[in-house]
Amino acid sequence: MATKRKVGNLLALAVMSYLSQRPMHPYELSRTLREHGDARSIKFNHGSLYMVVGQLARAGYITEVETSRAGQRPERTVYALTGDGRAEFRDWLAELVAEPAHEYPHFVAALSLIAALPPSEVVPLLHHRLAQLHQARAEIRGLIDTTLARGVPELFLVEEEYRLALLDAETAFVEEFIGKITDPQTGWGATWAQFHGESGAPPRAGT
Amino acid sequence: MATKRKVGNLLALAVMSYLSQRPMHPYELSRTLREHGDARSIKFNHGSLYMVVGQLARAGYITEVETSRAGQRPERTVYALTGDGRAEFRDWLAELVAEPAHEYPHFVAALSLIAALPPSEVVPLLHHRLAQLHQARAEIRGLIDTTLARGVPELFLVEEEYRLALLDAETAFVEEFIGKITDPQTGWGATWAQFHGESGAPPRAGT
DNA sequence: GGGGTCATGTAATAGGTTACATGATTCT
DNA sequence: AGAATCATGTAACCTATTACATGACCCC
Repeated sequence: MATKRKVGNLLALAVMSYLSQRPMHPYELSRTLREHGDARSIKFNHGSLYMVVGQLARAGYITEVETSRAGQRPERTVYALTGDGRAEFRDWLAELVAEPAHEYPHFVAALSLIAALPPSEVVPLLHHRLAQLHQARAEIRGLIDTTLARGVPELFLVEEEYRLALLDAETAFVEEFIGKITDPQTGWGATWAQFHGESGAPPRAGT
Repeated sequence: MATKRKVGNLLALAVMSYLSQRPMHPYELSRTLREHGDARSIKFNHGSLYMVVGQLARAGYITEVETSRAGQRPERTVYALTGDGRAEFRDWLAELVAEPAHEYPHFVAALSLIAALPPSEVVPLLHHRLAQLHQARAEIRGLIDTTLARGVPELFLVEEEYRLALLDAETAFVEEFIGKITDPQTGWGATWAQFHGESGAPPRAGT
């Protein structure tokens, strides 16, 4: 299991990745991560970065190499990746590539409880979702295109292409789901509605 | 934004869902959640349940209705959903259905950093992932089939069918990705390998 | 030259997980 | 009877997010 890593936050992986190229100080990491757009793929916030850097240092994966100062700004501690850190980085990344993790997307949770809403409410909500999915798709598509146009190799955009693939699959699923609810042949909508006391049946007084 | 909910943990949604059917005490919730298999869709652990119940009570979404005792076992506090709780439950669930959330799956993070590994290493890892994906698919398929055979309506398995759809999409994506790396026409493998100081020879599976 | 915003970090708070505790029931 | 497991909950410990602090640069 992945729970045995000394530092579990994926932000640490990005930090190690950048430090594997050259030593940096935390704020530089922060800026680089934001500018490079990594925040789209790895949850990032200012405070967590310092926390993660501290954890990595305690774990021996990175070390201070100097504390320089430029002008009169507060001094910045520069960190570098250690040998252990490099090994951990490679191993962890390899694991993430090779082993699918069991995760808990919000929509899965919603689906697991969706029977608690009446189908007459659910169908419009699903249509709303479809619209949002299309919009998200267009945004990602645009991001990919403009980035490619700037000469960035496609390899550095695979994660966005993966998102596209998932979005498309979800879109198809939602459309099919709507179909199953509304198609009078399948009967889903009918029994589901009755369960909620809808569709001509008298309002329910409790199960 | 979803951050404004007084209680943010999705486990709270499941708790409210069960309490909307009848009052229960925490341990009963715990058992019911585990038995019903909700733990597959919503991250669950014993400690968090009590925390969430406390949060819901402080927020006014649930209230103690009695503290019964059976035999000499420690007394159990029974909670019921309030009107506010019912409203919050419906509203939250509706939002989760209608609004796609930006999430951070591990594989997205891995893909965003994958260029840090040489392609000769990545290809076998991806093949390993493919095998795992197939296995996961078979397990879910089996779970669905046996549950359906027990007479549970398909509606209560939509979340697993959604998972299947995502798994299939991911499988297709990974296969295509492997193709792009190994196909000597596209050149991905070559330039990527050179970047790592490897020979430009396209890597084949099983190196 | 005073009001924003950038650069840089620490501290306070809330959230979540693991470990611990303890009486009851059941098994052998 | 002693061991194991269930039932039930609390406490200790980490993690993560928000809020706060402060000197430097930049604009008008």
